[in-house]
Amino acid sequence: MNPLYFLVDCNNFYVSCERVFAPGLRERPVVVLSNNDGNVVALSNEVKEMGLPFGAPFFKVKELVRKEGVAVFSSNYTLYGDMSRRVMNCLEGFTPEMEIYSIDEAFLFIRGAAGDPVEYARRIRETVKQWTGIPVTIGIAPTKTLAKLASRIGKRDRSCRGVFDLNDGGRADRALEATGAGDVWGVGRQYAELLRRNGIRTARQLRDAPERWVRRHMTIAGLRTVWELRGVPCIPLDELPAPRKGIVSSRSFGRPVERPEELREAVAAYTARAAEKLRAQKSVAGSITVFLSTNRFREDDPQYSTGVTCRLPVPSSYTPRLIHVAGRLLDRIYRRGYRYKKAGVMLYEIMPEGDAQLDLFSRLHDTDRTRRLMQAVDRVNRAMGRHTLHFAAEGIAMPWQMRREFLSKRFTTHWEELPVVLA
DNA sequence: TCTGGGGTCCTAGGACCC
DNA sequence: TCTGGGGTCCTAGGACCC
Repeated sequence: MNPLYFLVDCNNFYVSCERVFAPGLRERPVVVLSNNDGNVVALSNEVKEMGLPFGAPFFKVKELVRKEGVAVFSSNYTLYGDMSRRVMNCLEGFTPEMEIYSIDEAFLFIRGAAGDPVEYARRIRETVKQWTGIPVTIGIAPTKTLAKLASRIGKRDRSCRGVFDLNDGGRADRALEATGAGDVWGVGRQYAELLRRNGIRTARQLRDAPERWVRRHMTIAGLRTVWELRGVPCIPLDELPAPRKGIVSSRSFGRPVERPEELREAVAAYTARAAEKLRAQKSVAGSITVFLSTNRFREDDPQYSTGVTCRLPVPSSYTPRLIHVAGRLLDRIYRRGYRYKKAGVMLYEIMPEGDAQLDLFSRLHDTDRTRRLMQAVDRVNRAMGRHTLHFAAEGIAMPWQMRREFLSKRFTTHWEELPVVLA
């Protein structure tokens, strides 16, 4: 048997996470909203069948959702993150070679000797379901692009019972024929339109497109996609994620914010969060950007959207230092008289802790002291919950925080919120 | 009243170097 | 009339992903 890629994709992941702890919702329509209860970002099959589109603004579909008796949840990333970790742990038992591709997807590289791949995939699927409660679909193919396609088809095709094998020439031809070029991994809206204008409508036509044309109009990345569709692996398994080159922390506010003190608190809170992510990968940042914007959907309001960057004299991950700099940047861009909707912080020029160039006046003793202080803060927050220790600059009341009107409990990570079973 | 939050990679062109 | 042949780095813009 040739080596194969399995793409394991959790079905309607956020919805499935909610259903694990609300069994009464298994047969009922369910949606999960984005941050700030903004858009619909996860739909159960029942809701998809109603024709509700992915990404619809919640306020526009609220009435329909109420009439149809759809259960609604705010995003609960604490829960989804932990459920994802459980699924991935389970998958790791099946192969040493695995890439966690997103919160709800993983590529498994299977080198044969596993007998019938379809049987093996079924066993994986049943194990994940039994151990975590999450249903998954598995696509099997000789390349990652084809495996993505296989799982996509598997989700629609009920008869395959959650495992779709594309590792078969005749079957692959038919599947590619029935798939739009724009549904191929790596082909987005712009390229789909370009392809359509050039008479390429199906994945099969893309597979058979002239290489020179693809190379010229879709760059080397497009050419890789074409080869992958032909069954030639070009996109390797990426087992250990590279450290981030940029870290962004931003949020829309739960309501418009005008007062500079509130903006200052929000920016401090986002900075603290970004710095925490930075330290988690043992890095420091050499530059920081603060940005602000008003609500672009309110066309009658005066609009203002801007950002400003500064380079730090010495790269740092020390939260108080970063909050201080972020505050100064905010002073430079803040303008009175606008209703702000969103703010954020970006950290760039990221490098490993030990690589940072100190200046003439830095003392190693100081950087060592601040690093140990931050480590202690991070340890406490990991053990006792995020925000157990935080900085006064972040404020206490946080009136600008996002809306999460339909939030479920953090069933798997907080003692006070464990599910209770009555027997 | 209400519209998310993260990331990556590729290319072209210009400045500059020897 | 004839004006080399490599490089690197940076930035902006455009594409993509979940």
